[in-house]
Amino acid sequence: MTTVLRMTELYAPTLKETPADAAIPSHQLLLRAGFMRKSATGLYSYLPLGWRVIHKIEQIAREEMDGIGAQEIMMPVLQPAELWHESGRWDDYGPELMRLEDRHGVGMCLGPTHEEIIVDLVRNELKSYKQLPLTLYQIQAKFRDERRPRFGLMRSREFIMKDAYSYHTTQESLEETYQKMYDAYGRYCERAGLEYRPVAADSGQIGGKVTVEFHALAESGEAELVSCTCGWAANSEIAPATPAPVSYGASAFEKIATPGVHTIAELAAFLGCSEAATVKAMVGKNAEGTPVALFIPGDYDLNELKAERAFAGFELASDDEIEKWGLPKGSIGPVGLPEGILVGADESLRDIDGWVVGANEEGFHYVGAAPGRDFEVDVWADLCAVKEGNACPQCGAPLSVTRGIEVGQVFQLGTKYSEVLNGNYTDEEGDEHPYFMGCYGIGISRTMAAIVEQCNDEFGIFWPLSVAPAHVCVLPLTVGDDVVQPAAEKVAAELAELGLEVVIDDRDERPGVKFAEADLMGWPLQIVVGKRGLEAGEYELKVRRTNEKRSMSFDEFNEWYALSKREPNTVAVFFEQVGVTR
RNA sequence: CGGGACGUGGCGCAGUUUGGUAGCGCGCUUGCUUUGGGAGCAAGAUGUCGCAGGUUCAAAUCCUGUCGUCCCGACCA
Repeated sequence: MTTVLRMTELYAPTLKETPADAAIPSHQLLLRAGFMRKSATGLYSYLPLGWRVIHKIEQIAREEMDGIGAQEIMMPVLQPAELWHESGRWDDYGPELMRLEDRHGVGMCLGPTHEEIIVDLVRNELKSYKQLPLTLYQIQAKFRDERRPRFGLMRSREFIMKDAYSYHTTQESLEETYQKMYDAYGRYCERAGLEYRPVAADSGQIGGKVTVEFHALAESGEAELVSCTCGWAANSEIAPATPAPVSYGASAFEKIATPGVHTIAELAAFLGCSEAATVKAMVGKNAEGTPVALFIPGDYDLNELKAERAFAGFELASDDEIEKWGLPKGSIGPVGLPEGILVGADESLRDIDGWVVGANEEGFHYVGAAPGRDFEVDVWADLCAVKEGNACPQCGAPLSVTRGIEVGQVFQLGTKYSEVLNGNYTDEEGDEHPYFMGCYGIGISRTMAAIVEQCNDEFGIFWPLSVAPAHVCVLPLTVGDDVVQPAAEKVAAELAELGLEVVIDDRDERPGVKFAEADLMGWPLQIVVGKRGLEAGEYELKVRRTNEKRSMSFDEFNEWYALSKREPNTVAVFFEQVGVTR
């Protein structure tokens, strides 16, 4: 039997006013409702209510992992630098890795992820094909020294993550587990009450090729997603763009004076053509520091991740660098570029024989410049950022753009880590091979924020039943009397007896305060017990998600209570009946 | 790391331009009244104005430095 939480005892200090340094709903409401407090930038303490929610979310993740045969372990947060040197990531990971030394001067770091530790954990004992496949996971705090922590739990320096790692003898076995994980992640999102979408993604720091991100759909999401009605969806970072540039006509090749023109908009206006008929220049440098000039249709933006794929280590140049290379910003073009500059151009421009481009001379542009005739392109590639309405790569229909919060990601790592870290097993023939690995992460604390982003209104939070800090809040409108409070206590006790998590607002507060705070904290169901209702022989129920109210007569309640004592499933049926369906 | 802004009781803010010894709302404590959507009246408590230097008869206010915080960008699971 669950005990009844009492508001008189609960440490959940609320804020009437929105904290000045919180910008998005989840951050504001988790602070206001007393679920957490900030300790420093990107570092938060969870208060009792927030911690209850975290536990619920963790438990969903745990059940889904256990359900597909993964085994829970716990690895250290503090890790030896030695292992990171071995994998090469001590240098590769960059300043995001929280580094420190112990008293003997031995290098350590706070784990941002656990590939190194877990390979080390198993490499001496996971030696036979007979022991594979194997999946291990943990739920634990991770540390990343984010360049710019922001939005509360959305991007913090310490956060709670579920991370799982799988080991296999073959790619097929890896794919099988990967698929199970994929399915489990979908169930996780659903059970957490999220509206979500799996999308194709870039593998970034972690490495590997096949990867999918699970995003909770939300306006405040940091990621841009593109999707199609056919089911195809991707993070816009990797989505192919399909610009439709317009030719100016190669026969018009001519250098013309364009005084005062510096931007694409000005250029198009000056010439009286569409921006799609102009070509935008973006200048950067590759890993060796060689200048790279990129050309894309004027009505599109550069996708830097794509540029990095075409030119390893690409990054945009500073104004100083551009000047140093002798390029006039605002008038850069491929015709007559200084020696030694690499030229990249967007695929879509390949068949365009009349480009409108800068003349590399302040105040002059070329029109009708033709690739192959007037200039050469070293690399043709997809370089543009995808736009709403671009063609779906799968079916050709127009793509739509939404925003998302990344709550999870699944990777097929292959043998990347097992090779460098010497994680080998022996096969039936007695030969050694590195194992195939997969890794799978869920942001537990970020999930809590994502839920609030989706489940809030002008009054506060409305938690999905599955993760709410308690299922129902009983609100006696007066306390200390011998009618209302005893009646409320009885209802609360009976509900708790049925296995519900119940909180009772037994504070000597005015009704308005109790209503406002119950709404703010987001209990899925409120049961109001007041003199008025008692006289009419009924309780009042309010479903927080919809803010719909209805009354329930004592008879109705007693009947349901009696039924529920015999048949536990009645609790679920009850919630469905009163309208708490998720 | 670049750009911008901000640090004044627990929270939200005014006061800084033009230096004169700190104020408002909420919250907190006590009393009375009130009691179905963040109550009213009264009385109280709480601040080395982020910190350190400097200028000055005098600094929340001006100057320098420093630390912290937020937003945009770059970057990142």
